[in-house]
Amino acid sequence: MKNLFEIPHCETCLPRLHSMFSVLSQEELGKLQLHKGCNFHRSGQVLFYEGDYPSGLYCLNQGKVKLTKVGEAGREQIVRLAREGDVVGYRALVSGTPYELTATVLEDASICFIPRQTFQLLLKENPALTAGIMRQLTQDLARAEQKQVSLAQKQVRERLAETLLMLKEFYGTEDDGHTLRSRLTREEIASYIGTVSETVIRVLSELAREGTIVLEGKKISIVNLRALREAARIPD
Amino acid sequence: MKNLFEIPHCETCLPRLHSMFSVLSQEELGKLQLHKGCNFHRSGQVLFYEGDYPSGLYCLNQGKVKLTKVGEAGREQIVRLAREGDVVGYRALVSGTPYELTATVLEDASICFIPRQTFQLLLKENPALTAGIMRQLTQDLARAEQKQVSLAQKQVRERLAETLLMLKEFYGTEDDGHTLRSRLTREEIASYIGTVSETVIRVLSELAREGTIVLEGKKISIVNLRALREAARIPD
DNA sequence: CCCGGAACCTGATAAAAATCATATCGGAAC
DNA sequence: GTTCCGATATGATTTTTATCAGGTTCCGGG
Repeated sequence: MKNLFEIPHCETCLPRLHSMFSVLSQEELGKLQLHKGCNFHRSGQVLFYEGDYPSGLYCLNQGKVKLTKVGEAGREQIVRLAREGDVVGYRALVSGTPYELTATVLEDASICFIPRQTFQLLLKENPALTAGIMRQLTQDLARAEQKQVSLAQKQVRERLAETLLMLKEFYGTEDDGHTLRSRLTREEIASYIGTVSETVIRVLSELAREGTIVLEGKKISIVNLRALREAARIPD
Repeated sequence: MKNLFEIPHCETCLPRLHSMFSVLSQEELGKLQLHKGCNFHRSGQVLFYEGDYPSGLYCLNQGKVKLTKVGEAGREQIVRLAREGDVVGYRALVSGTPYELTATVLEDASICFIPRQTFQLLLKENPALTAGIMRQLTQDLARAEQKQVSLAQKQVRERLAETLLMLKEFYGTEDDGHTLRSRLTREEIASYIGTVSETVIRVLSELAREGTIVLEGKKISIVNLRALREAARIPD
């Protein structure tokens, strides 16, 4: 498989434009290109484990990644998701602490690895990169706090509706415009919203009975966006 | 009241030593001293509201502050607490976005205000300050993610036990070594752990019946730390 | 094509937590 | 000291969610 795989070039990497690396100069991109590695990853592969010490960071060129944490009881909690253009593992690098989360590839993916030294060199050369990292950190923090409120105050039905809307934004839809491209299992959705798979299945069935969504196999289609927004209690 | 109040000096501010401002030089501290304001705040006063645009940041010299967010249903969620030495409102300043949280004074407090311009000047002059902010951001993020897992996976009893341990650390105890200095109402504790006051009261009674804590009026004493740790499911 | 395991689904039941109702306590204001 | 109101406490009930126990369907590998 690997030999069929073309290493993407940073200079022409479209996803990069939305990341913290959008501020790099041509020269700096060249340096990056020289020192980075890029690998094809199969679904299920783990980029790093919670508790590991970081040796670099990961740039998602293609594919999705889930970031999880293991609770006291041993259950996996999906803290957030990352997609093309997102950078994961940068936080442990800038804080000098072990990874807080485990990163697992969700679908076949092409992911670049930037060694710590290269990253720290760029950081020293380009102060704008620091600003980009801070922007990313503040955004991650705002989202984490928003999710805290949701977990603390909303019931499962509302959180699930909210999550379906997020998945539409995150994965996009098929050409029909309403079938989610998400391949998350019910178990994974449950892990994201803080419940068990049976409850997710039940509430999905409920939403389907009400005509808000349509279930076909694992596929979920959002056919009544307004009703789903209402179920999520998200103000227009 | 205000006329009785002595403005603290940054140079001799003990709480500062643990904050992101620990890296400032004598000269920079002088600048800070010159441009900052300092006020005495009564319990209940609001430093800023979620959605406001920031005009500066707040340095807690004395007293505690709760940082809250209002949920869809209008209920207040305590996202985190801040105490002497903590800096609040810095995030909106570095991200250039409105405040995500509302900051409310919990007990009579002395709080310094550093205007945006002064902060940005210091930021430009001293790169080490940037590193301090990042450290703070990564720490806040790690805590927010930890709390996410707790809210998603633990039951009320465990979260309450966890919170009592946090309150012991955060507020400290009376001279007896086990009575919490916290003045939080049951309602506020509920808002912190994501439940309602009745449930907090019930579980507190339960813990008291079991001999883990002692309730005397609003006061809470932790008399069996080991049992409380166990109830929180926190590994030694 | 068939097989097997994982994912999905449904029902019954139990547990957890919210809600509603009411009573008492405690501390601040007078 | 008395009054009064918010905070604390407890009970009864309902709602929400987890757990357990069975099915069925889907899908990849032989």
